[in-house]
Amino acid sequence: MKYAQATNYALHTMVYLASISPDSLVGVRLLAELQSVSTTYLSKILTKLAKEDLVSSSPGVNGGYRLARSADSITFLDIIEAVEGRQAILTCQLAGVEKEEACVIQQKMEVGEQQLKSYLAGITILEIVEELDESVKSFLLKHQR
Amino acid sequence: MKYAQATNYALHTMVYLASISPDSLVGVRLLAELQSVSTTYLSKILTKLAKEDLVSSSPGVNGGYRLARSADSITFLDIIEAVEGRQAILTCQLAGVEKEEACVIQQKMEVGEQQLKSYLAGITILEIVEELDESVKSFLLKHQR
DNA sequence: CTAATTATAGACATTAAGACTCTTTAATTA
DNA sequence: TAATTAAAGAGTCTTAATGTCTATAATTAG
Ligand code: SF4
Ligand code: SF4
Repeated sequence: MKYAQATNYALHTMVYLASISPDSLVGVRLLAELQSVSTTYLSKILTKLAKEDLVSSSPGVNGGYRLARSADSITFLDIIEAVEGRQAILTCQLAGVEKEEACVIQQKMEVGEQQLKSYLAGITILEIVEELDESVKSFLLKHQR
Repeated sequence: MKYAQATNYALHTMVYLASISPDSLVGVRLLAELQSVSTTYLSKILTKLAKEDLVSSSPGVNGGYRLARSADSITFLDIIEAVEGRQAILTCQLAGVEKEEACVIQQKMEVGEQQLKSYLAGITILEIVEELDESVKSFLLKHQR
């Protein structure tokens, strides 16, 4: 079980946005350079984040992206679901064929999935940035190749 | 985040093996028919399970598969890892480039992953079969198309 | 011993998804 | 008006998942 690379980019981008400049706009070019990924590809990921109201965008000169909400209201789960979509961890093969009453297999997996979601929903970007704060400069520099 | 279809087959197959006949051998043909999957494909999955010592196999007439260990010693995690492999949920892009000290992003994700693993390691096949026991017959019939 | 049965293995084909590029369009501002 | 930047779409490339086919090896029934 592995998240997509795009999710990785998204998480890092959000942390960058929150730590570099919580308010002012940051262009996709800088964000892409920091992660050694192409601007066009990262752009698509950011568009997904924008549609879920996690970032807001402005075109034009000096345009770019910034967090759409306060950093303490954006969680890992928000970001992951925005990129990965909201598919169940295990899809019952009988879905739709007949109501699955209370199949134990499904039940158990759903509980596990829900636990993970709850955990991820408890991690805010603010929390990440704060714990990162002392070494945020070296952190950012570290990723410049 | 979604497990492979093969994982789904594997979980169901193990439940079948444990509920139909804990001891006697069951051929792959029956197991495949129950799940409407080809015998050759399910065979590959079963080979993976065999390599992780979750099932034992016997060729020849009246051969087939059975659980390699007692049902209470086989967990969902065992089965899932046997099929999916053991890859981290999120791979740091700097892996190997330099030691990542204690990056918060990675830390948090690892904790979540570990929680899920612990949960899955707590679910035994025996537990599933027992909770399924009352309606095991209708359960099995339900999946015959 | 022989033949039927069954798992194992490998090569192969097909499909789906992920990762990424290129180009055009639209919006904004200097 | 021109430069800048995001948004959108089409298209490419790669990889992984899914599945098939065929041959081989092991086992047992007869
Ligand atoms: S056993 Fe449960 S999860 Fe599996 S096909 Fe039946 S209802 Fe669905
Ligand atoms: S921020 Fe953490 S997870 Fe991301 S690349 Fe750096 S060390 Fe790895």
